[in-house]
Amino acid sequence: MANEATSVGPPWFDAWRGIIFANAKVFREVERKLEEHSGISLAFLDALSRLYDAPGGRLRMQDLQARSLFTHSGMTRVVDRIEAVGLVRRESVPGDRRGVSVLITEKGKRLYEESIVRHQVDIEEAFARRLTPAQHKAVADALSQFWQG
Amino acid sequence: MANEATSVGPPWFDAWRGIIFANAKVFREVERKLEEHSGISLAFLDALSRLYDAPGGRLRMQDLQARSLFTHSGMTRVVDRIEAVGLVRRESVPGDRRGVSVLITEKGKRLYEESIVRHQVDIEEAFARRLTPAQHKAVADALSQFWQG
DNA sequence: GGGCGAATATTGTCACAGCAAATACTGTCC
DNA sequence: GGACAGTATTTGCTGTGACAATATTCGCCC
Repeated sequence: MANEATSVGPPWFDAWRGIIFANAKVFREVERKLEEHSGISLAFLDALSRLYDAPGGRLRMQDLQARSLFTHSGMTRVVDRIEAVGLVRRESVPGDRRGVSVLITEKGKRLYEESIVRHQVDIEEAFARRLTPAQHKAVADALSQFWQG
Repeated sequence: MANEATSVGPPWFDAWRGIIFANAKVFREVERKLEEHSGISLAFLDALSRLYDAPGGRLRMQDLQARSLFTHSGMTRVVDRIEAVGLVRRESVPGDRRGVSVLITEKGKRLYEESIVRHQVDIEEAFARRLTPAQHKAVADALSQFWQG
């Protein structure tokens, strides 16, 4: 009647399905909480994080793009919105008038420092707490190749 | 200078980051390929899959929603679009005039059978091939809790 | 059997990601 | 030194997911 093969699937199927569901569920939950307690989206927090960690709190658009999950065109708009609420500021790049660098403001730093702490608690509740330390390591080892390089 | 703590992060951080990136990268790549060779989105394939495996090739909207990654409101529109290209058909539920059940058409079955084979190859290339069998199992074991229940 | 809260599905509206085209500038080739 | 290919970023457009509000029907309770 139904298709047994697709119900059970190849040996890697459960791994893939686990990733999809874990991502979807945890992502949705922590984003909702982040919005609640800090008033920003995960895209904002992600960008702020890259800038906060960058030397001088400053990064060019293309570097910001390369480090994030958003594509090329997406980043322009993300920065538009973060800039509109005063968490970052655009500056021209000396020596290359095509370039734009993005600088995190003091307000942005303060917000980042506050929200990242709560955000980590959120991820711990929605994700980390449900796995053993050995499982954390196993998953990290298996998947690190996807963000390294 | 930069914040060491957030660069390195808590012990589970790499596991979580791995999930996000693996999901984003693999998802994007296989969706692009699916669109190319079969002309449908992953949302379509997912819905077709649930219907194909359901007894009678038929499922109520709410059951379809519950089994998918898309929320409530999304499913109405997904079915709208799949129906528009003739892969599924809406039917009224006998005995409950609020209800709508969705039925996969012959055309839908054929397309599903063809595209799922290619899709599995795509996932194998983008994901499965990069992990060892032991890693598949480890990831599946750690993350199965997110889709079971 | 009429009223009322719950369930089912759809629709309105908004925000945002993705892609391609446009814009602005750089460096180089001849 | 002017044309031209390449680079950096933005903008226009479209599709689609999220959420709230709506319409319709059901089950129940009195």
